[in-house]
Amino acid sequence: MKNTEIIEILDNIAVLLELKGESIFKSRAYQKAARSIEFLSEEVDKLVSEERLKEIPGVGDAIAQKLTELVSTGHLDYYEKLKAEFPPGINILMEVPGIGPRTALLLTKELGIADIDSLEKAIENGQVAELPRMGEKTAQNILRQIKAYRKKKGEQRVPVSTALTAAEILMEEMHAIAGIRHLSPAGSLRRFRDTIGDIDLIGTADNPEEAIEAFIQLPSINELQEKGPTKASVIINNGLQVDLRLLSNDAFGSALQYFTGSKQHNIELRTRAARLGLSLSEYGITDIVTGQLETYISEEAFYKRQGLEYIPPEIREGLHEIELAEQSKLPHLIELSDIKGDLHLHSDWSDGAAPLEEMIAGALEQGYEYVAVTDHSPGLGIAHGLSIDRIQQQLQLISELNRKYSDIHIFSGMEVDIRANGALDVPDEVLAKLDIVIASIHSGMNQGIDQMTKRVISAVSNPHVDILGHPTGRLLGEREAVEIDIEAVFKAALDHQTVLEINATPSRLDLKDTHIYQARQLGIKLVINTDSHHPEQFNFMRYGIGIARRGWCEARDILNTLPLAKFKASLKS
DNA sequence: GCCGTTTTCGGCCCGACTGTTTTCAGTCG
Repeated sequence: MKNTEIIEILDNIAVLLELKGESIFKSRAYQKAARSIEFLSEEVDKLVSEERLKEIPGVGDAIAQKLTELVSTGHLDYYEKLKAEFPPGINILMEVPGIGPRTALLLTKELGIADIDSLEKAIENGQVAELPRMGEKTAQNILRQIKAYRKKKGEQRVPVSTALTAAEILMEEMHAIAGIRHLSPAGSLRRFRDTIGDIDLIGTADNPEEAIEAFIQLPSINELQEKGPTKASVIINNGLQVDLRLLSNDAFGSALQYFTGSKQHNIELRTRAARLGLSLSEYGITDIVTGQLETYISEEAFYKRQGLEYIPPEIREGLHEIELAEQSKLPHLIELSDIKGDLHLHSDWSDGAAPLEEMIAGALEQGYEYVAVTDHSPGLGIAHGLSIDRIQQQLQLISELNRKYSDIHIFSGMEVDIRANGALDVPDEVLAKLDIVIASIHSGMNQGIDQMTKRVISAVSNPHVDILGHPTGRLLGEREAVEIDIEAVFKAALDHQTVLEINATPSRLDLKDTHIYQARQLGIKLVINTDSHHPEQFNFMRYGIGIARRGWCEARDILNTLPLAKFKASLKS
């Protein structure tokens, strides 16, 4: 059984336990186990057979037993029985914002509601408002949330790049508000998750209440959801929800930390702080004995007070970052300035939007030492893939450009298509003439897992292939990743010294964070490429860096941080 | 259900906002 299926079942159990009214901590235990498995670099199947399940943080006797049953029989009695206690679909109700387990259960018990359509009807005929602790206003709020939920369904989360751009525009507008001092994205946006549900902004102001009033008047803001003296929730023009929280100036460090999360990270941080006699909140750190509150303007000082190294936002996921921070053993995460070159670009020789020389100029502007030209192979007719003849011509042009530009080395290359049968689109003797070969899948994405895995491994095993491009083929919000045995691909990459790409194109971010984490643990070499089709797109590198940091990458894990000579030496051929 | 500088039981992060209540439950992050 795949880890993703196991994660889904554990998460479902957590929801059902909440519905059942079981201890919230029991539910949380299942969630924690699910999150741990998400970051696991091994299959749960394997851990079961080796009796190593309890090495997973958050897995104790009870969950280990359930995982064993699940993996060996494909079935979990406990889960099936739990599911049978509720009308199927009741968890759908909880997807509506404002409906939690108590309300969902109330609706089901009192009115027999287990789907959104019946809920809507029950609100309209007044039944919901009559329930205990409900009222007309609550009922109407739920109705409003249902409408928003339907409108947004399917496109609820946006790529991190979309959210980041929107947040930057909004923050620019906010600089005009008097008295706002610090301002930063927080939440999943600051942690750089690949997709974002809503934007959290955290700031400080001389007079938060006045600043909130000014904020809700800004041109970007379309609809007010709720507001109080220190916070406001709004919908901005592109449909995204923004939650703003403003505090007094001296609390910025603690507030930024608090609202950056993740939830799991904060729970672990607070539990640990309590053992030290400290209580954490957005306002600072309170000594439990004296009741004295200390405030922190910087996050660094906030962590330091707890005896911890500064933990970068991207790895605050409750994995084992706090333990490592305690021992000053956190990785030194890669930064944008570490990147020395970009190895995946397209010019107007294939489907790029700019002449080759303009792309080179763009790379120079980034300050890169080297760049690889990787137009498409012939099979990709739709992208004007290069014929063998044109490959020869381009090779000549590249050697001319190398003579012309002394500040940057231009590698010849190609993004060669992996055909449905696993063969490459260009003969080996031609590939042998190129410095860098990226192999990627662009068609036949719906093959079964076995065929797809074989196909990709066959490309990865080719001695001329240096890099596997956008390995899983996902497009955020548009197309799921192909079905592939990623661990088998990892093994092949390791065996054949093939590099895996972290594609930084905002809609791709492929490999994703957890895969990057696993690949890195296995010692697989990675590169971060923008796949630029225009000189401006070299700026996509920041997204690749963000996702690589979420995968705990240091500069040494990423080959294109190497200076030119060392990078050359690291290539296969 | 997990876990241990409170170690095999008794804890488990903390606060804002809303709407319903006369002091708080539910939800969210």
